[in-house]
Amino acid sequence: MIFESTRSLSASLEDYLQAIFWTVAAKGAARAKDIARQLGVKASSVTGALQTLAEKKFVHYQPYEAITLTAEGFDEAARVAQRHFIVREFFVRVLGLDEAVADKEACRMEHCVGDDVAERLATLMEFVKAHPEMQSGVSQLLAERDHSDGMPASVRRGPVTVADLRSGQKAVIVAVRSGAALARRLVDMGLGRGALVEVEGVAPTGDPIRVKIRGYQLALRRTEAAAISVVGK
Amino acid sequence: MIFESTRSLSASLEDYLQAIFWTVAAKGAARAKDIARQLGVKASSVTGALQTLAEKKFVHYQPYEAITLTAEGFDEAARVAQRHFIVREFFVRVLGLDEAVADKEACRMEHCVGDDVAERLATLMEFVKAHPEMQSGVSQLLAERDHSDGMPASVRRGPVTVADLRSGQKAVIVAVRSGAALARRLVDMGLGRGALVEVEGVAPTGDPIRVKIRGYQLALRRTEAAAISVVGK
DNA sequence: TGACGAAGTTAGGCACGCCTAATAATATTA
DNA sequence: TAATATTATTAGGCGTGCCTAACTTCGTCA
Repeated sequence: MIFESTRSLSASLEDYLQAIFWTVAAKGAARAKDIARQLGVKASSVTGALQTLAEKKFVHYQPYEAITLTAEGFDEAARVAQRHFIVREFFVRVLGLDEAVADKEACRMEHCVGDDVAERLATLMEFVKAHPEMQSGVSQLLAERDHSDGMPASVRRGPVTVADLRSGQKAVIVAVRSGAALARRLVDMGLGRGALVEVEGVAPTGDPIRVKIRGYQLALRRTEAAAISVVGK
Repeated sequence: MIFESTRSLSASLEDYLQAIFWTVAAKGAARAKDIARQLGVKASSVTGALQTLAEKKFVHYQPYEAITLTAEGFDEAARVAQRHFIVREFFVRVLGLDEAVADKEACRMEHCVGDDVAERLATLMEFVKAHPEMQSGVSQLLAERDHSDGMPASVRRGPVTVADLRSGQKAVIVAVRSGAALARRLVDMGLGRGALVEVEGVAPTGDPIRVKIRGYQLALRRTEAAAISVVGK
């Protein structure tokens, strides 16, 4: 892993802590067996994880005895669980994702979402709850997009085009809608898939968009810009 | 790592692919040196990663020669970059996060967000762009919450209370607002931090909330429920 | 009490992903 | 062209986190 984890625990240890947290809440204490079953690992892996968690003072652990959380362990586990919950609720209530899918996605996200993002997501959800018209507007737009069709994402037109970029942003071209007059113009310049575009300026009305591609300066009309699917940086 | 990665590449290899993607876009080809500098790793680590990526047919790699992406490598890199971009834009434009912070968070998220979530986020952003009143409403609420104050998240009242739960959901109590008459009632029952609550039913008006705690059945008024900070499951 | 089975632990192996140190290939410059 | 500097590769080591296999501890029941 390259990205610096500002967290005190690895994703894996967070998972162990979660399993202990929920088991302790339900039964008063956790046994290695429970944890192994929940996480789908062997008992020996649990022992190893418990030793590490005990070293870090997150669990009370004596060999062969039931496991409980320390105060710090409880706090840490609660933070992770909170992130999981907020992310899942956001997926379900705002993005309209299926419950089961949302929960699985949240299992991955709980390890990488920062607390600041989680809090802001919670605030956003509060806003959405207070404004149901927005909720319905979003779900309508989602339905139009028909996310559940069988088409692979790579076939559908990408969600980002040059028209979505802000001044100063860079992007890589992934497709140019064929048939557009622009397509020929760009191809004539030897451009296309893989080329880097840089937005130099956008007029206040959003219409002429000045871009730089491979040293060339171009002015694109909004409709032309919207025909160029890109991946932004 | 316990959570099953449905991805074809590890987070680490995705990072290498990203570095190659942007370098190739800017300069036509990448050298190991560039990649090492961008990712903050040693050259020998780059060689190892390149060999793995070449095995998986994501890069064209011959020892001592410049590196380019295969068609599959380009597609994969573009997908990751797209996720990064959409997540960052969401953080900045909807959650009002600082650009630099958003970018760093997105670096972590790009590896765990599913394509379905990314697409839905893009759709949500489209909606927000078309409804600026929502944008401003959210930022106002965010400002009220004052996310930038110095208080640690653990001190502020948690964002989720029993009143936020839906029927059937479970949660763990993390705090009961002192002063509430309910606090005594719960403490008398031996409850508090760490106890499991289960919502059995919510009246249509949302007012009496029936919950089960440690076998006891309770009916809570909405104001009481809102005094119990929990972590939902 | 002593034997048995379940639960838990230790020891050792493997894959990943980073590192350092030594070596090899390529570029640059005299 | 030869010496040197830069860049890249190999070899071997270390931490993490999983595994299997062998062993220990604990609780139960005859």
